[in-house]
Amino acid sequence: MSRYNAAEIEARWQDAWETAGLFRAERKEGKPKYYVLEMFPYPSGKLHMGHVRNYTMGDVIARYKIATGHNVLHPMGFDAFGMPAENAAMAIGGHPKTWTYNNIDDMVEQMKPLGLSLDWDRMFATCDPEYYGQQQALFLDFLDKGLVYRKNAVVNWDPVDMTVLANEQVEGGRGWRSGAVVERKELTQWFFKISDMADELLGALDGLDNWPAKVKLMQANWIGKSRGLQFAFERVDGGEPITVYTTRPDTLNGASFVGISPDHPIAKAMEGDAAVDAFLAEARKGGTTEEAIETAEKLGFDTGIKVKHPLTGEELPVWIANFILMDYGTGAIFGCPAHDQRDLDFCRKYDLPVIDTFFALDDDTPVGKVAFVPAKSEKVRWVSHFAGLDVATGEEAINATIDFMEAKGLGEGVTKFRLRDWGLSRQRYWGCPIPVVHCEACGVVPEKKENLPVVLPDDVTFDVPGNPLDRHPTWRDVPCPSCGKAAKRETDTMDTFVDSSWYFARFTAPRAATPTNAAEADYWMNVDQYIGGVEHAILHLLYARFFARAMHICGHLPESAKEPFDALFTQGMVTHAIYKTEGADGRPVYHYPEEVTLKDGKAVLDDGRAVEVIPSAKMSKSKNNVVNPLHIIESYGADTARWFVLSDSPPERDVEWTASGAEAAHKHLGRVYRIASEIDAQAQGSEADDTALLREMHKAIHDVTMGVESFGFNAAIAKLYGFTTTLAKSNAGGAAKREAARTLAQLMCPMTPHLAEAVWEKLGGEGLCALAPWPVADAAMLVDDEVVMPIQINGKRRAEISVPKDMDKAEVEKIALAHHAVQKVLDGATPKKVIVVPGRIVNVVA
RNA sequence: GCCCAAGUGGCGGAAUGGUAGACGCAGGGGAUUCAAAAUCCCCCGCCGCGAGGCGUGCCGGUUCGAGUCCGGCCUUGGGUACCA
Repeated sequence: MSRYNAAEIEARWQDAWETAGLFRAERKEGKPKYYVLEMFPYPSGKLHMGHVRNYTMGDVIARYKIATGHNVLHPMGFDAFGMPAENAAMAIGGHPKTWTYNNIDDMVEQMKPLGLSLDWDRMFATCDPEYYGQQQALFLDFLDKGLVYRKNAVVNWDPVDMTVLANEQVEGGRGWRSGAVVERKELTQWFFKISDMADELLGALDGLDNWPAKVKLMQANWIGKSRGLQFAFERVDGGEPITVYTTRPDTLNGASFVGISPDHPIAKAMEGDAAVDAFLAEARKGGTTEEAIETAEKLGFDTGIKVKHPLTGEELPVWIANFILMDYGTGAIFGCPAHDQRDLDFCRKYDLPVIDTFFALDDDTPVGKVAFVPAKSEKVRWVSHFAGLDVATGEEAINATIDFMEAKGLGEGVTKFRLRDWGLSRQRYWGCPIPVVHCEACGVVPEKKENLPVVLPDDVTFDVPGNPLDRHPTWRDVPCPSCGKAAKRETDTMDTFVDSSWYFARFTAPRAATPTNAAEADYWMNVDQYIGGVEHAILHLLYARFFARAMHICGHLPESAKEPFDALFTQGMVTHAIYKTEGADGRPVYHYPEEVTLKDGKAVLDDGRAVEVIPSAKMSKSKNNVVNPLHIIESYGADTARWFVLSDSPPERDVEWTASGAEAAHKHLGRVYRIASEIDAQAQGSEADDTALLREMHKAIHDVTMGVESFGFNAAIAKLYGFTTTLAKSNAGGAAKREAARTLAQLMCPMTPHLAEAVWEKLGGEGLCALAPWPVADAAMLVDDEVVMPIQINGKRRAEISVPKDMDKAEVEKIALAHHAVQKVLDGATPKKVIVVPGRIVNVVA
């Protein structure tokens, strides 16, 4: 008897696939193509369980599609620009480029043993000049089509280090290195005009039938289409009227102040006045995140300016308020405290009036500390509505108000979107250089395409804060591409989201001399199945959808690829506890799980120091709470790791990584190997036993196929456990058992491809298991002749009966009512109602 | 704050509105063995001696029937536009 030796089997079959060139993708006519893609990794250097889970899922799909006769493209690359490389350079010295490419090499080494069906020939990293040079070409094309422009926008500014900080580098409103209170500062930056496509991006969500509803909902809310009223308040002092936008114009009678953003032109015009400057400085403290702004203490400053209410003529004060965003609407609002909690808090704080404009139908208590904000679809009673409404829903009132204001020529109904343009400028080194030159004479001049790629210089240091490109004269100072006079290169680089917004298209022709190749893109696009973490539900996926449209406009993708991902699956995250201690400088130090041991329920380091355990959270490189899957592969083999990550949890759910279970997975694979090895081909079995086994085989084919197609991998694996047990216990003959075991190998092949090949070969399967046509379930074999039907009495299960599967309802009802448990409860009475669901259940209502 | 999810035994989880707990882990018992490893078999939600009762985060609703649908909460997680 031979034993299951994973290391030997896996090396052998990986060689066999490599030799056969099984996963090299080429355009082929006559076979349907299938493009499966997992979100490519950031090269942190350590493969973690989340990666294994993600790529194994993609691999199951890819291998299943190969077995069902598809020409499959399954590529892999690296999202290689970004902050961690610069952080590493600052922390441990060295160069981001060296660090990144070393990590890529390490990760490829860690991925290859998994036996993934990847076309490694197509691999690239976004920090390859060949890739980002094409990205620069795309940028120039977008510029040409008016899809990119410059404007001012705020960034997190560290006033001590004098650098821009990423949101992640702001901790509790302070810079992570300097500890200084962060300020919001305006800079001129590049933007993609994604807002022009807001309506289209929203509308097209409807067509994405194979996307999770929750992702579409999140994107729809993010784009945030709303219809509201735009109108102007006349200033009492005769100055420029203040235009406001509101989605609740029906509450106009409840207005008690006009609020403007600290970045509003009126606020800016008041700069210079000491009190105003002091307030603006205060209002600009803190980070730029929506969360920071929304949860910050509400601050206001009375400008002294008065405006006239357009309907009542009443005078309202104009306040600068820190919670009003210049980016949304017009940067000015009217405050209606009775029906908006934020406005109410503000008015209570600054002692402004609160005016109820409507009440609940059955309650007319004036607003106190809690604003009355009913759903727009709810009917309310109006105190006095200028359009003459009494009882009406918010929606009706909004429409009536817009009509009323339009008729009077006081304002107009306007549709606005929450979605803002995508700021792509980053004041950092390790990113794709923005290919433009700033010339005093010519202004902003695009770099010539023949000069691309604009390559990052290698001779940079990270010993002082700030962007090294800013202080690199030989790279920065260049002649103007237009007039030839001395000029300066743009030293900002692109957001790394740009890199990941078109890599899927580049995979179709990764070495092309243009961003894409039309024939290849036509053939391979779209991505048939995209798989990745749900944390990318909004930004990455929205940006990629925008990019596909923009690339189509510039002729780089066909019309049909405007929605680049036909089907999307968002897997849950792999979470793990975070282990934290404090460094000598008081900053937190995060430890890898393998550095920590649990002793008497307490976590300690090797040197005995106690570690603070923070509850499970997304595995993250900045928190070091990642688990190295390599030791599972080393001790049990890749198939065990693959089987294990698929078996334990539904793929869309978060999974907390634990060590137990890998052992069990390995045992099971050994069992399959042994069962297959021990089948006696000559053994005779009864026809009944053969049929029983083959019936179970067809049920397994059916259930596993359904499971694979619907991402129910854990359920498919549970079925395979059951089928393995059935096979082990079966008294069927050798021929039937060999057929069943070969089918088992095929069904397991997407998940445990190496073991499947070994078993397949042992049982005389023809060629490679990976290429064997996927088995098809025989519908006739799926139904049993007898079914067990539970009997409920008043919805509670009391008994069960076994009846032929197609017995008619009346007959079933008769047998059920005759059952002694039913007789006992009925006690001679007639039941009120009997419900028979054929093949399912009987419910007697007594 | 706002948007989106999730919550079922000791644990991971299963369940087209139709027998709640499939399958696996852990645990308990047994077989095999000189012994062990490996393997195989049985038990395993809670309360109760039992009959039986109670059970899918909490409260309410729809239904012959709710883990599943609806309303309201609670908790946890993700996103919140410069982490990727």
